[in-house]
Amino acid sequence: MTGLDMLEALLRCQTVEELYDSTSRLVKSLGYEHFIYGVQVNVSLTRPYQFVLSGYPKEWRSHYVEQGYQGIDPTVEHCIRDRRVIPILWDRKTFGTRKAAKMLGEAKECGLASGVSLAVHGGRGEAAMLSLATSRGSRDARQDVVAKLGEAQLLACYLHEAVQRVVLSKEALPLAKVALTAREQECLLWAAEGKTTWEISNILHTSERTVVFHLQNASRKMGVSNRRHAVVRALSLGLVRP
Amino acid sequence: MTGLDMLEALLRCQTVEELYDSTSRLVKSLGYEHFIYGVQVNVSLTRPYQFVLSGYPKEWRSHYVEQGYQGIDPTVEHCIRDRRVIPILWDRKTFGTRKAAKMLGEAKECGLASGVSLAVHGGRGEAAMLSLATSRGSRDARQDVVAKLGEAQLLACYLHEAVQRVVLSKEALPLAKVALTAREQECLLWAAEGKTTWEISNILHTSERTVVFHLQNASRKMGVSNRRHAVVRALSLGLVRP
DNA sequence: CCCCGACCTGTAACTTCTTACAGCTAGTCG
DNA sequence: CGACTAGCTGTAAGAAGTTACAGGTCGGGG
Repeated sequence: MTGLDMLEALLRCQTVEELYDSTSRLVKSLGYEHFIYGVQVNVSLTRPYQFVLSGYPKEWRSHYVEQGYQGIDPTVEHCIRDRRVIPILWDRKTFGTRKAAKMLGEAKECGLASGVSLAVHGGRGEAAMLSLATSRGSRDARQDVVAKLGEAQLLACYLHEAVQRVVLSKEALPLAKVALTAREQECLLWAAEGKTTWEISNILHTSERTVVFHLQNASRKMGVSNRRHAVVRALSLGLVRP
Repeated sequence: MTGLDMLEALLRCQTVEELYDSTSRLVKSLGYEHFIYGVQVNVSLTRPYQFVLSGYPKEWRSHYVEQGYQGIDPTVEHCIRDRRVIPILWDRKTFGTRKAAKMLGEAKECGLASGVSLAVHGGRGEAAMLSLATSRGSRDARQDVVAKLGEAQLLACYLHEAVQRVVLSKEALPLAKVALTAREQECLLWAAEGKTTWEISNILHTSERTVVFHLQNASRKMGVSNRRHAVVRALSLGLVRP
């Protein structure tokens, strides 16, 4: 059974290896053989941080990367680029284009006959997906996939939370620890709305110099060099809240 | 049963009324009596757009608002403010503070004895939550809640997708229709990284004047008055992608 | 052909932001 | 008390962004 206990065990993992083991167990208990979880965080927009936890056959992983399939994979398109929130089943409709159909055929040969991809989005703009697959290709397998879609989605949510704790909070979002004062947050919030120094000083009933001071401090804390970068980073790190 | 068909019917809804009816049916089929879905989108950071689809007893809704419970509700804290992605069960641990416990007691009197809140986050920074509740307060009820957690989470995802289509795309994100040219997006992306006009012009192998031109056009299209606001809005609307 | 729209460029005046130097108050802690 | 910190304010020079005016190429469609 896939009880809540097993899911909560995920949250207690400390290392990537533990995460892998716990996830593998959960995936198997759902009747799948293979899984892959990937997440992308835009700490820097031009060079996003990515993390992958792969329980896929190595041959398929390497083939996938070699062929540049991440560019045409409809499940990646759905979950990451389009940022949809509902699951996407692996069927002929999903893999509708010629290239995608070819990819699905090759996946079958590596033991990924039927499966599903689940999207999870975090509050700091992380886009994540969990794909589950089995070598069983019959209609029964598809019915199984549908029947366990809910549990699979729940697994995706818990896994995302767990990865966030173990990996993202350390590697991708170290700056999230930066503590901004209330005043700094207020200034950033209004600056993000496009207000000028003079306007913010009126809104907060203070001097222009003070607004500049706070925005400077916030920029320094976050390691950025100007106001524009500061507001983007503060928002992406979730350091200010409306 | 809560088949995939019923969930997909959600996506075909055209009006808020249809959404309400479809959701009610799904909620009942999961064994719950009451539901409420709320979503918040930060088109403007200082005045976020909110939408609520309530299947809660009116007396509880009005009491909740009167008492300002949205400020202390631990489920709102969990799903919206902390932006967690895993469900939160309504139990004593969750409602640990004195105020929260009082709130839970009053909810019971209105027929909301046990329940769960599920978080969904969208790709444009929407924070949403779906709460499901029943008047059954026994241990059996709690076991039921846990057993159907997956299906409930799935419902939350589909409902969010449906609401996005019916409501958000029209009311909260009308500007998402704005089409930015490739060049405008590139300029915005680098501007969001804190690059100056001169730096962007080097990166894109063009003149400073052209960078200014593109950023001006982008600002005009999005109805904002400066570069900083343009960057924030483009990101929050998902108009630029890494 | 000419018109139109998308994209690109230059100059110049003006506004806003950034930074360095200097100093204030209020509260905490040894 | 005195040292220290957080928060706040002023001045001024230089860097960066904004706006208005003026003009260029290129391709598609009437």
